[in-house]
Amino acid sequence: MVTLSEVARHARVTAATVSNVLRNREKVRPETAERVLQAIAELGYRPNLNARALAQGRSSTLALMLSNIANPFYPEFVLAAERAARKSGHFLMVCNTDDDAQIGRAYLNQIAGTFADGVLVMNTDIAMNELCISAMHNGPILLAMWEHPEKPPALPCVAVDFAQAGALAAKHLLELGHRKIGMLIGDGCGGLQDARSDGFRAALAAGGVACATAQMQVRDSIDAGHEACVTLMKKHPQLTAIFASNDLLAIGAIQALIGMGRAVPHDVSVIGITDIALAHQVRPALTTVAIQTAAVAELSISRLIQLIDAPVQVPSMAIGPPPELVVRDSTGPCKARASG
Amino acid sequence: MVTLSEVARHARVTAATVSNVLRNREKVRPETAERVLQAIAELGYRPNLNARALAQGRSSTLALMLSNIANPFYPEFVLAAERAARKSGHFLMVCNTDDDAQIGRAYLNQIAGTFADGVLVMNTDIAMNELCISAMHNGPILLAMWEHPEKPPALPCVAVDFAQAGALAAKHLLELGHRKIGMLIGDGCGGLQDARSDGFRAALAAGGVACATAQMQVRDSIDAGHEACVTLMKKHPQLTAIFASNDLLAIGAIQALIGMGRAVPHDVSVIGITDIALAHQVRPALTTVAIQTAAVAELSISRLIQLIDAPVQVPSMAIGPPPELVVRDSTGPCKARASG
DNA sequence: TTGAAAGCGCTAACAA
DNA sequence: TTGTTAGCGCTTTCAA
Repeated sequence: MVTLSEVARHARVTAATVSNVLRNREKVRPETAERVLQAIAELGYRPNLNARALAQGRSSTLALMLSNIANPFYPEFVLAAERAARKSGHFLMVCNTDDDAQIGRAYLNQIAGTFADGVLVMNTDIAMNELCISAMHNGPILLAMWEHPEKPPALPCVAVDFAQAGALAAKHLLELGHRKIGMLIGDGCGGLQDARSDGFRAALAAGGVACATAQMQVRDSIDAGHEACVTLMKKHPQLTAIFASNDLLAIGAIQALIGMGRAVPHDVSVIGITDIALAHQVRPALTTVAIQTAAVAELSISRLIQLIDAPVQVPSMAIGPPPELVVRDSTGPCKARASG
Repeated sequence: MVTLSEVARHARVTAATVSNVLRNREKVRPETAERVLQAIAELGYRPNLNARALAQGRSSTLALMLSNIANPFYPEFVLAAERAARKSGHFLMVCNTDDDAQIGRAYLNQIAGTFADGVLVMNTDIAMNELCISAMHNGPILLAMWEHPEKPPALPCVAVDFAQAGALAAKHLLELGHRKIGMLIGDGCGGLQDARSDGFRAALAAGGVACATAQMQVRDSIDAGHEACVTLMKKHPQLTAIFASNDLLAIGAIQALIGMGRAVPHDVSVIGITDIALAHQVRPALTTVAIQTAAVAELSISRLIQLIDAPVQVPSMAIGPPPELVVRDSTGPCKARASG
């Protein structure tokens, strides 16, 4: 491995000068800089980032903790987060907790403030939330995709108005004439997605519909959505619409309905939340309430970096862009009502 | 930040002893160790991993380079890779190159051997491959999911017999009686997926079918598969089966066919390669040739670690588990032939 | 504009 | 069993 001092020797200067060429070029005479650069090129020198991190007290690495990257929602976030991190000169370390608090704790203890300059944590459940709070003194931690803008957590966060997302979904179904509505509520990878369902229920109530007829609480996956939907429809065959608190469940629900001989949206409408890429790729294409995932990721990265640079000045909560209804092919007018 | 020497002072020992407690416990007297552990707990000490990395000359970090994590194939690999890395005491840094050789080069130059102990590179195209070869002297680099076991690259790799995967797909279609077969060949994120198509073509030939009727070359995504399939079927409406070199294309193809009024598999059969999670979640569920993604990821991580520990002794190429046909609902007997 | 020197926090000989 | 010492490769004052 070629070290900085070898470069220095080769260029007949001292290590400090090489370092200056690398960092603040203006401090060194052009001819000298030229000599140094040439030495760097000749020797194929590459700075040791660990040494630099140690000397500087910062590693230019950000960590992103999430429960399970196999959930298609996360890769979209990761992609945008990694791009944003890269653009600002940071690396991104992806930490899967596998929904396991032990692993989450281990990561947080190991890397927060020692290996990563800052940590971004997604979709925390209560246990994870407390873990983060107790790990805050280790270094900056920011919660991304916080679902309750009305009640800021004890940590810096980027919030998204998921209640509003639920409300938009409800409004859409109401406008289509639906009155018998079922809910599939995901576990948000540990933390209940209750902002979404609360927002949905409240909007239904405001629209004069007392309450969704039935609800189920399930894990976030297509398969789970499928299964839950079958159960739900068996119990409540009269439902004409289903709201799912995320797109995976909604997609699973659509498949279940079709499998049971119910046409979507002709017999039953289905709406989700998030607008993952898959939503427009399935058939019928999914009507959903879009969360601007990439924008939220960028905002989260940028605020985490601010937090690292100036811990005090940054207000604790930022609100991401508002959710937006995206009407596709999985929702339609309520047949029962039209004819009844 | 609490440092090791503060702990040492607190426990009235020297830094070396604290270090020994942390690493080789047996070298220190139990009572002393007890005192040290207590000091660690009281002060909330956590080792600085950058300092450790510098002193040890290894960071316990692995980097995984891939083109675009939003492609659903990668998260499944990443999940398994991260688990395997974690189990062996390593962190995993995910590096998206966005299909951009510049970014790939930058990552490779920055982290190989300086920040990451080893680098895993997936699905390389030729440019990336050369980049890796030229970066090999920086530190261990291993190619994962190499598609040509018969021609080992100039780098250590874990190969999968994708030609065999293509052959299995061909055999399946032939056995179902198909003779008019179209191909959709993905770009493998830069590198052509030609092992798959070659294997497929060869097996067709061996089965007495001269060649697939038509083929198209497209980017790996559902949308691209959809579009390409529409074009293909317009040109060659007589096709009774479509082979896609990966599942995303196959899923897009199914949707395109259904959209064009062709029933799957009744009118046209579709088969893919990989068996991503989505394959069993779409309707009709996709027949495909499964690559054991998780197993390949584990093997890749384990060999990368071997390479780091004992660069010389590790043979250059390892072969992953053989592909397996998974029959689901997107393929069926050739109607035209049955009636013809 | 350049150099000398101290130090980031930890590890690992080696000595005691 | 514990302490002493010398780094790891880089940055960063401070002097020259």
